[in-house]
Amino acid sequence: MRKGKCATDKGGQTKARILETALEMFQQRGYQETTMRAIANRAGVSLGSAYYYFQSKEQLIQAFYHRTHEAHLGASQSAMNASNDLKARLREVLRLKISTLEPYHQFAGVLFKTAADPHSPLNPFSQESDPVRQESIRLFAQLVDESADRVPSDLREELPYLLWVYHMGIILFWIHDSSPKHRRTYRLIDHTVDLVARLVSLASNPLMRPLRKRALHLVADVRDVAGKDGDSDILTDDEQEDSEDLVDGTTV
Amino acid sequence: MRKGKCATDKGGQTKARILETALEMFQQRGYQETTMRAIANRAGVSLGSAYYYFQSKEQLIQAFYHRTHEAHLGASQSAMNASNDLKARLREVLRLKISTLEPYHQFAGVLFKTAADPHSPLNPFSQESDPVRQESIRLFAQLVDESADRVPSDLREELPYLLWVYHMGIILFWIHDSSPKHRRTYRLIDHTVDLVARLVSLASNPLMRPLRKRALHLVADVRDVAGKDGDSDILTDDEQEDSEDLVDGTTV
DNA sequence: CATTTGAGTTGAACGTGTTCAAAACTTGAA
DNA sequence: TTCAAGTTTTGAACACGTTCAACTCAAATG
Repeated sequence: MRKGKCATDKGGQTKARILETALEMFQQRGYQETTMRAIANRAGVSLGSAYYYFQSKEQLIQAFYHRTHEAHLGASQSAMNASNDLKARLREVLRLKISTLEPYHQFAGVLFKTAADPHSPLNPFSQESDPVRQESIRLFAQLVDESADRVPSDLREELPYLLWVYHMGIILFWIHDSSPKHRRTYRLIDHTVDLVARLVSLASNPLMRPLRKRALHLVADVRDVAGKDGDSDILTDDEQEDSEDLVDGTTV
Repeated sequence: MRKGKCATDKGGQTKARILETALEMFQQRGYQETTMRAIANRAGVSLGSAYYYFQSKEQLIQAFYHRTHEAHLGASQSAMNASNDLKARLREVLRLKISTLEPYHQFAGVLFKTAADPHSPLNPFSQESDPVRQESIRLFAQLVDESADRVPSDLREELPYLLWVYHMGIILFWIHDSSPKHRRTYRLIDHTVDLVARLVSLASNPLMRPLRKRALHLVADVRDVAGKDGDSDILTDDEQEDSEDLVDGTTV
């Protein structure tokens, strides 16, 4: 009931078959080395058909991103229930992300090449361009919201986005990581998660409020460059006092 | 005296002409829209000639990067003499970078697309792949070294690289910045420079030593992922005591 | 049943980055 | 002047992403 009118969903099946074949071949031979013709051939369709379902070769990457995201989302849910401490959850979610992507390490690089493109929906700026990205950020929102850690509301608001960017950084590292079994990446996760947790609790300290405020305003402004051509001031020099309800600010 | 044996340096001239034409056309029509054939045509050479001097279209970007880098380097020197306070210097150097790149805002995006590619010499990991990048980092080293600010030696060692990454982040923002005269980027520079300066002095505080050490070890490890397949431990759990000569650790 | 509709399919054709073998030119020596 | 050994230049050819006008055919409509 997705698109076509027929009950057999012939189109959907063809589309799935093409995607399946593509991912398989990407995995085996890499992205550049796999031609659209080869994909079409092996999927048993014509070249034109492949383009009927996927506007471009890069769109296959997009579909891949979507698919692995869903897998990661599912895997994360159970991990989220196992613990309610932010640090432990973050660690597990990141480890799951890497292991989900594992089979595609070889060609995952192109994902970043496209993500860095200003016109790509994956790029960290320009809000809400991509539903998958939004969903991905929502995962981190869930991670933060349901955690037992006390975090001031202003930070709580931006933290999901920040964690998403952080997680992209981890993936970027992983792409370059040629150590056996990607142990360096897992170690990096352990170490940085530790650091992030410390930073969060440090930033949650009431003494840090002014600096934190300033930083968060910055983040909010950076977040959507591509969005508006606006000229709204980040922060007037006379530090404006906002009366947000501060949840808490304890621990270390 | 570059390569050819003849005194007229015909080859060098041809190469320069091609590059000139290319940059001009990139500026006018954008990168994708400018074909190698068009460049060769307008430069008055054959297609093959263009490829004789530049191995690929992307290599023209590389040459562009090289050229603007030199311009920026020159402009920075005078700015470096004007002040010896890290914050002011950093601010000026970054502003100069943006104004140097200004004419190429339209097509600078591709620079990042290539930089994100694991095999590109521009990408932040994998050390010493590109001489220009190294030189660029050296500029920040100079900026730090000659500044009056007191910075502990361990931080001083990694700071240039960190600032280089930070400056890449600013450029990434600028690429997406569609505000008039890129005022948002300049504002971002002002605000983040402020933040960076605060962070540096915060990190220089002796109380922060353990956290700083930990973070710096991380940075050093991350810095060269693509380099070695190694498995060197970042930090054993029993925090090893290194007896580095600590320059100072004052302010705030 | 005949007709219409439109999703699905096709392969030829185009544009562009890149390669390459051969031609043209330059230089220095014989 | 002639020759050899480069260096530079050339354009045809190739590969691959992408487009598109035409075709097929099953379901809906009458």
